[in-house]
Amino acid sequence: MYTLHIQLLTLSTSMNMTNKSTTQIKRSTYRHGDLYRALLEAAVQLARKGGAEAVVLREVTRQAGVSPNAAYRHFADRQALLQAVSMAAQSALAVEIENEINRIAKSDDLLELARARLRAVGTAYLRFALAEPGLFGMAFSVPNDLSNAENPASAGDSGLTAYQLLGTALDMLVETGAMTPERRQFAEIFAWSAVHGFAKLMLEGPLRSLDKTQAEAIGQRLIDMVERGL
Amino acid sequence: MYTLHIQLLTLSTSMNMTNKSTTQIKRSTYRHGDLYRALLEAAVQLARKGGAEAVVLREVTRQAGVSPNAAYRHFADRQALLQAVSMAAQSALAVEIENEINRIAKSDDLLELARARLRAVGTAYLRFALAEPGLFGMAFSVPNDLSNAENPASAGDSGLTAYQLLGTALDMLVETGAMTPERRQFAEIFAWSAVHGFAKLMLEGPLRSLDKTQAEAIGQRLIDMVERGL
DNA sequence: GTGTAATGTATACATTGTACACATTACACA
DNA sequence: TGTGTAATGTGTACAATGTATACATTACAC
Repeated sequence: MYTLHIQLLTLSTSMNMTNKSTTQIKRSTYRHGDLYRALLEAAVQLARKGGAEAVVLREVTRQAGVSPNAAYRHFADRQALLQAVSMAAQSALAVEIENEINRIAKSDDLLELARARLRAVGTAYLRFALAEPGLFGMAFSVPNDLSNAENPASAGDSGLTAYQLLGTALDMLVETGAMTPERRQFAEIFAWSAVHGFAKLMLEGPLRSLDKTQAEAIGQRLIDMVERGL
Repeated sequence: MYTLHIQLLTLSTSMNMTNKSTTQIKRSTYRHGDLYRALLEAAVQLARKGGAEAVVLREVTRQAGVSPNAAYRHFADRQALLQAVSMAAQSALAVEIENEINRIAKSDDLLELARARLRAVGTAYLRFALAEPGLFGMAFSVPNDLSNAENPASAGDSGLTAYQLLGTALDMLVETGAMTPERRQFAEIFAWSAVHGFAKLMLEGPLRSLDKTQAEAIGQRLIDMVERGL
């Protein structure tokens, strides 16, 4: 089981500017050598540009310079490929959140730190959604339940998944007394729902005409609401 | 421009129990008579069972007993058909919300009424999502911005859309002094995001394994959070 | 050195959205 | 009342897609 993490995202979007011609690499050997990875990388790039529907098996194999059916040696079917992309997307999101958390200014005020941490998770979540709409759309849509949200394969560099990073922020709020233990239950779901819904409404919903700066401002106010209401 | 409203939903899911054989109605006349409606109804039924991806043009025309290309006399392309289904879905959702609002017990306490109204919108939204996942998934996914959220064609029996019904609830909160005018701005988006996100996470996300009763309980607590945080 | 499992290819099929040319008919206007 | 025209439905065709099945090539274990 490979994990790709963020390098997929820092990869330049496309080597060739011609949007049509697919990067088809000829090879001399019969074996490809690293086809699983090649397929997954191609799939991720397609997903970045056009979301799940852009991940078409034949195009992926084309880009890997391989016959269509070769994919079936590495993925049971298209769904399985999408699932792999989904995990890569979750992983990339987790890294984004970690980065945001690491940007928090040092402080002795634990309460302040806890609050900042919660905001960091939400802010990074929304930023990722806006920056990588294609990947974001696949992160939590493919068949994929909560057990996966604790799967190290979908985690970031710290080994924690986005869901777990959110959980630790909430735990800190409880520790500092800012949140009662009763309120802690299901708190992940409440916070997550808010930012997730906003992201979805913006990316594929009626809020799609919001421009980026507006979106960020409203996003912050949304997080305000969550902070007050949790 | 036809509008279908709720009767589509009260229609029994399927006349024939055989899941395979599509209901193909033979007709003697060359003209169908009401093909637009027939296509839209078939599309809605397919959407109910399998969401947008289940709305395949050829199957829709099959069920209407007509050749595939006949659809192009009434819809520019598949997207246009999906758009029509989306509006029907929005309309059905609006009706669901209206019904919930009408169930609110009479009271002289305006604040209580306002709060109940907001909760009714959220509760009905979530109930609709759970009861009609296929339609719900299409309501706010197809290309479709906020201007549509005020389009009478996607409204309920009262002539108001779901978005507008939410707006009136928020207005009442301001009138009763429970919400400051500053907080009123974008409040639709905040409340909407929360329930929408929860619904999405449940229907096609990692929360899909939640059972219905659990989902309802958590949904109510989510609405609690919104109420506090708005 | 050889056989076997892993990996890639060739061919084929059903299905889909949709373009284009043609057939049928309702209805407006003479 | 007849007729022409626009609206509506059909037939045929094409490029794509996911994937099944049979076959080809090669790495590697013994």
